[in-house]
Amino acid sequence: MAGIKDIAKKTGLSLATISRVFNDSNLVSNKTKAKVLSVAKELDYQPNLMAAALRSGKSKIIGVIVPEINNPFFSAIINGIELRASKLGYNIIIAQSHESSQKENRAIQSLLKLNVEGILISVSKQTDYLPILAKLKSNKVPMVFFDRTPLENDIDQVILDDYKGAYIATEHLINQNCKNLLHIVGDLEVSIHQRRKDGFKDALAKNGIPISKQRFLSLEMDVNQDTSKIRLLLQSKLPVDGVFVHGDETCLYVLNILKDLKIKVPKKVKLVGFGNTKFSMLSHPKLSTIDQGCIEMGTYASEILIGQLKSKTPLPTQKKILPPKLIIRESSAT
Amino acid sequence: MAGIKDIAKKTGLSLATISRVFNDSNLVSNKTKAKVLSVAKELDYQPNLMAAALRSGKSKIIGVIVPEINNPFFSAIINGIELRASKLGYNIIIAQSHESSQKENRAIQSLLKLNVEGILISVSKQTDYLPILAKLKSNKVPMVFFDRTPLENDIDQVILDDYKGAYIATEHLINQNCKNLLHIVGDLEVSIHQRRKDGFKDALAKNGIPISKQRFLSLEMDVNQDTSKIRLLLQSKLPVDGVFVHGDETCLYVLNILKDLKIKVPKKVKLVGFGNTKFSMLSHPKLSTIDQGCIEMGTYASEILIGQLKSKTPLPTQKKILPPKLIIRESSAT
DNA sequence: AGCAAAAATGTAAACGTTTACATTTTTTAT
DNA sequence: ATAAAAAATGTAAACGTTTACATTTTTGCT
Repeated sequence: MAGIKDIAKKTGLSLATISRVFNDSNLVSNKTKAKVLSVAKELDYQPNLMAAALRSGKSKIIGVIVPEINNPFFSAIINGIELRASKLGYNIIIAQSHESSQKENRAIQSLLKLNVEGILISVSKQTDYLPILAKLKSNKVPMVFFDRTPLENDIDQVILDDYKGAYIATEHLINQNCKNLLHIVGDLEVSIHQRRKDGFKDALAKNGIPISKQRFLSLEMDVNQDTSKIRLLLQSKLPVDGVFVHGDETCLYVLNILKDLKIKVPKKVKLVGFGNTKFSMLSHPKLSTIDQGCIEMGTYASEILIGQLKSKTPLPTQKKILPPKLIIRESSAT
Repeated sequence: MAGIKDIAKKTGLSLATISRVFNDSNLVSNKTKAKVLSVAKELDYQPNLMAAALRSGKSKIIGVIVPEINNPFFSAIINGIELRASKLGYNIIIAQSHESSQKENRAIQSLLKLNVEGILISVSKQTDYLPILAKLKSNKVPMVFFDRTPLENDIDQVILDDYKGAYIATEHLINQNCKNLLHIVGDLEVSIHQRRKDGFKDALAKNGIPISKQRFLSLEMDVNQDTSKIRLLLQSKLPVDGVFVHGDETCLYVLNILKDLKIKVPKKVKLVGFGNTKFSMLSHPKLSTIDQGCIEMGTYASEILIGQLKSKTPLPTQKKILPPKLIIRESSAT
């Protein structure tokens, strides 16, 4: 495979000049640039990024760590990340944490060994992110958190305004005349679920609806257990005419349970999910839900990180909060 | 960051020995090995894979190209790939083709620039894979196709037995007493859909059911157009009591259309999808479908490729055909 | 003890770039 | 025409490993 040397030989120029053509290119005359490029094409020259990375310390690789790639939400974000990163000349390398703090650390290790220039990460459930942060800081590897972030504040991050999303979802149910709301709460170890819970609460409060423990159903994140828990509640005496569910998938479970119990949706009970994942519009009735702008989240994350990478001096902390969007479909219709 | 040099200095050994500890390790005495490892830990040494890659030509990186990462099917396969690859000491780097042959080529280019050791690829729709193959062969980069493969034969690949999957799905419908079957055909530019169509056909033939053009509905891969096309057919005079759909997602569309038309599933019409994607068990009724063993597909692909990488001499062509599994749920119950 | 074979370690070049610094060439201003 | 400034190019070392080859040390055997 042809290298910079071959071009140098063929053009009679020095290695440095050739290299500059593919980099600083404004330090080299147009004439020679053209010559070099034509010879490069002729030889089908492909720069060896590893060599470049080794010498320059710039690998043009970004590491991405997610709990599960096989989760429509994360894969959509990754889609966004890849889109923007590849446009800006970076490759992405993906690792999964499988919700394990240990695997997360291992992933970071191997990404560092590969000399990634920066890391995008959505943390696993029980992450103690402080050591991670420390390690990366000491390695001078910038990182940007997305979606699931530590609750503290001084780190680059792009998140959805989960609070607001929950708030408008809840308010929507109230506006649709629901009197007895229920919120199915996600795993509170994950920050976003806490924020969604808060949004639900505040929406009730602002609308003068009393808040009781009964209005919340927390899950154990075990499908069988959870579905029977939900079923039990829904067939109990507790009056319920509107449910805000922390995620689309669980929302579909709720929908199925309601169908089993012959409770009509949206006639008797109205439903709003969260995520606007693909399957939210494949159900019957179609789910009302909160759109999270996954692609945008990914592109912003890429942009912020690459911004840091390209800047000589460390940029001030950036925190991008994306606006949620209420998608009204059939499951909450009047 | 500590390097091999620092360890050499601290232990008084040569670079070569240190390097060997982390590689050939059987060429070095246990005593020194232990010493080196302890010093390495002390200094928190992380090998620089780029440097190693440059010198040895082994990057420990595998490139993965899929049409869309944001597709539950592909992300599940990638999951499998990552699982096995990381276990075997390889990292994966992902690129998307977005069903464009041009982007696919660009992806291959940038993977080559990154010195990936091998490539796993599921081709985009209109790929002319011959130039790809030629280029990789000339670069001596082994590749393994998965799922969507060229129809020709002499390349490593791991695929599902789509033909058989379609066959058993169809036969299942026949056994459930369906007399008037319909097959909703996927984009025939993709090899798997052709194979599924063949399976359907042959199942009819074997069971003495006459085959007519009416029994096939081809789609344009445009959601709106397609749904109305399906709707039109289903409310026409054509008697239909069983539908085999090329994929779960489309199957859910069919289910929704049937619900709209007040045609009961599975009472009046039975339905079988393909893929066993997550949302096939989130619908009501739950979808009968064909399981594709995505994870296995990914792990096998990794294994075959890494096998090639580790072998000194090129291995004979390997072709792994995974068995489909019929998952019977509510949509095809009697 | 002495010798050959085997095991362990060392030497130094190489991988394909980038880049600080040096040098040459061209442009500009007088 | 000439000096100074600017632009273009060149030189050579460096990035952190691996590895062919050379050397030293250890082991086993008589």
